Amino acid sequence: MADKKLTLHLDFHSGLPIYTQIVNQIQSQLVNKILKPGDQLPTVRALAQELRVNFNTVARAYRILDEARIISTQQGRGTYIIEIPPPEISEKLRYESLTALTQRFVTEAFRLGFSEREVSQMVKGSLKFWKDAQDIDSK
Amino acid sequence: MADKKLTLHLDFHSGLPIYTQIVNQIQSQLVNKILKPGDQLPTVRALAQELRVNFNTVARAYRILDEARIISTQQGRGTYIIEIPPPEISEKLRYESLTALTQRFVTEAFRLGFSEREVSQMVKGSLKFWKDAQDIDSK
DNA sequence: ATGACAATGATACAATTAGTACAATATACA
DNA sequence: TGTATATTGTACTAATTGTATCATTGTCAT
Repeated sequence: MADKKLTLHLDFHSGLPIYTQIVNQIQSQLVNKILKPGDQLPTVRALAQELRVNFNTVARAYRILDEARIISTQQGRGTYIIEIPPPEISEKLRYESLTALTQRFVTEAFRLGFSEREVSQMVKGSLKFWKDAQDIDSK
Repeated sequence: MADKKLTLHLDFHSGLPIYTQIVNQIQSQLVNKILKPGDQLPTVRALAQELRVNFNTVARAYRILDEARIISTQQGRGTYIIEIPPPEISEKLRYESLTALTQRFVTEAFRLGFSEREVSQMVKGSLKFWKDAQDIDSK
């Protein structure tokens, strides 16, 4: 996919805030298939320069879109139109995350010399502790 | 053992940093016996080239795995899945450390949105992995 | 006028990835 | 068996990205 240039038209006298106009137009382009899931949006600074506005204004628009789950902003990387991943993919990522986290934990516990039984018991207790805390919290 | 080619699938828009995805998938393959203790991983440069990322990104992933004692990186030689550590380090400590370790783990798992059941299941599986590894080791 | 609030700008910061130079080890070969 | 060279990971730094916080500006009701 050739990277299309995002083209927005701002009206500085419309009374609508700049960030709202940015939000609206990106949403509009998404609905009209001009933007597609996975597309990378310009960096906040690049778009800001092109629109002659402060990059925080663009960042604000991006944040709103991010909170609406329309885009995904990633510090240090960029922002992308959200892809609705096939459930099996996102589930795979989720599973891998937990696998990795757990494996690190168990490895460390064993390295410290604890037995399978001890680890198992401690996890059980810790989970219970957490559940209780949640119960209290939500009552 | 023939050297299998390590195959990783990166999602550049998933929101997870590249280095995290590398870490997770290597650990996942270890738990699922696709990788085994003693296996050599690709060099940072080779894997980087294949994944089309900077080799420092791979090096960062390897460093995290190294610090978790999952792999052993050796300058000038390569990186290897760690052999089951000898249990002499054991005997040293007590429950405080396990408690702290476990609570960090459980807290993080919940923060990532995993359920009590999921965590419990994953720990069970991971413990089994270790037991199997130990059995093989002591045969 | 003025006080409140919303919009925008300025500045400093943090996270991720890339660039460059280097050190440790292995290998080839005289 | 030395020694040059290639290979491998490391350290440090820079560049690019979004984030957080506060200051400034502008508008509008009172």
